[in-house]
Amino acid sequence: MLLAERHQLILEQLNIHGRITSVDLAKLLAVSEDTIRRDLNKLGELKLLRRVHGGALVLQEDTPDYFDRLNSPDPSKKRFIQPALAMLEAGQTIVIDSGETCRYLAQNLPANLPLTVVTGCPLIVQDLMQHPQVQVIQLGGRMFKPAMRTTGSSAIEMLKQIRFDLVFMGICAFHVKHGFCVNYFEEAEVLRATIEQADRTILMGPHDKLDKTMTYQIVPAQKIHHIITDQGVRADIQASIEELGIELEIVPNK
Amino acid sequence: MLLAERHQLILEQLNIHGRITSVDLAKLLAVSEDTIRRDLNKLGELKLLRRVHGGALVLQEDTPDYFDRLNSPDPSKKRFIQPALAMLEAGQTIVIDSGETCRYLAQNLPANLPLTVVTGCPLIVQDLMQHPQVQVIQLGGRMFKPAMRTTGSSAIEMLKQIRFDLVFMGICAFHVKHGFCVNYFEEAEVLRATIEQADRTILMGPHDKLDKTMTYQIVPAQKIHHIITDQGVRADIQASIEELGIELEIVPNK
DNA sequence: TTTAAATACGCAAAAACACGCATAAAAATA
DNA sequence: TATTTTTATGCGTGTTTTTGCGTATTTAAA
Repeated sequence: MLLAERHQLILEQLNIHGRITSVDLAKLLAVSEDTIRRDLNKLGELKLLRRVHGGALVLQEDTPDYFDRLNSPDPSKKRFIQPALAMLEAGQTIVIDSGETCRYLAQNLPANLPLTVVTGCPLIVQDLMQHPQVQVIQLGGRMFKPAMRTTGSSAIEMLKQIRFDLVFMGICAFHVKHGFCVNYFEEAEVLRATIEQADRTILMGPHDKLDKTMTYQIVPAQKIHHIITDQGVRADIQASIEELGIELEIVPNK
Repeated sequence: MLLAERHQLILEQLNIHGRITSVDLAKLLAVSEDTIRRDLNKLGELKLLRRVHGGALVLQEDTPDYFDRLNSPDPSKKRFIQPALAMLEAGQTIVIDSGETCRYLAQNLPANLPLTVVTGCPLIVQDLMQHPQVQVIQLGGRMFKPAMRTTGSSAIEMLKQIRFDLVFMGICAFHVKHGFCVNYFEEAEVLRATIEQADRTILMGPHDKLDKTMTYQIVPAQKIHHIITDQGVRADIQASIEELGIELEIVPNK
């Protein structure tokens, strides 16, 4: 086995499990622990993983606090919302999840389009209160500060009583094998309940999120119907996504 | 489990619950309490949490400006909230209703007071998301635009499952004979359900609202426990209010 | 003040690690 | 192809890190 090949396999394993120990890798790849340690140190230097005592962890993409992001909104995320807007029809009941891209979507709903919008994010509720034609349903529950959204059984109970035509969510991490993931158990529960009630689930986000995993799987990949992303998706990933029957829509990079 | 992984999980738990004990963590992560203490001390040194006897708390220094809110639009309403703040005790579960005075109350909750706050107003939810010690419960339901609050059976169902120590509301209209009133049927329903669950209901508002009626009665006057108002209450009205056993607290007119 | 819980400290065992070195494998060059 | 050069690997040795336990001390609440 070649070194580069081994590095590739290590990163793959890491992507799958989120964590990996030197001992396990040594056994799996049938090399000495020293070799594995050298590999991990090298990959750590290259910022491809987070080297820790005993093994390695996936790089925690720093999710800055929501309020930090509020102060520095990223207008480049607006490009994802045009295809989303094109799917809307009068009278639909839709979910707009929390997150920056979702908020752009909420803020740009056509003024003459009557919709029922369900959301657990108070910022989006507030944005939509200005809208003349939209009826807003606020999801109840305990507010989960890191994601600026409601979670818990109250939210889930409420979701179970509604059926949605469309659900729009941002992509935290998506992977063909390991599905749609987030980093918080509580968040995953609510998102799963939301998708369960949806005729069609649409994810929006940059292409580099399409080969990522995080700790908690929300749903397997095939439960997603539509992904809106930008240019740069690896050809093999694009192929396997489309093989699952997911519609992949690519917008120009700005 | 790797050490770094454990640190991550501790921070996650802390993020969720706001506080955490060494004993609970030791059980949850299946390691000795010594290990947990070493973890907490380390994370405390790194300023990732606040180490206290028995466990750890979330850092609260990231919101140093929580008190610099005294530049609110209508400072005259600030005078109603001081007596309200004096009633608060650590650990209580309270309702802060929608409205300008209520919002002012929410914005001025002491930063070091741990409370559970229930509200149906997204603006207040948003204000409180920056509070380091308050757990926020958002009432679900259909947003009622004129009052910027949730209404309907979802909200009422949710309310029925919680008991409140204190409920704070602004005064739309209060009358000794005709009770506490508002102009919308939907709003009255929700407010009634809220008061039903409260040990103590406190109204805040100027004295001229104390001899007013509106279309829909929420509850009869004697269901209210405490009214905070300003100078100028007619003597006979004051007498009949106090006759009903309602505590009438009068603050100086500025 | 008393008392139980939480903590700090030292110690020892186990695990993970770094380093040097000899050898094997791969790559480059003649 | 043969030979040299470079790189990668495994092993032995010594070091560092992590962890749990026993004991003494501190803390917080009754």
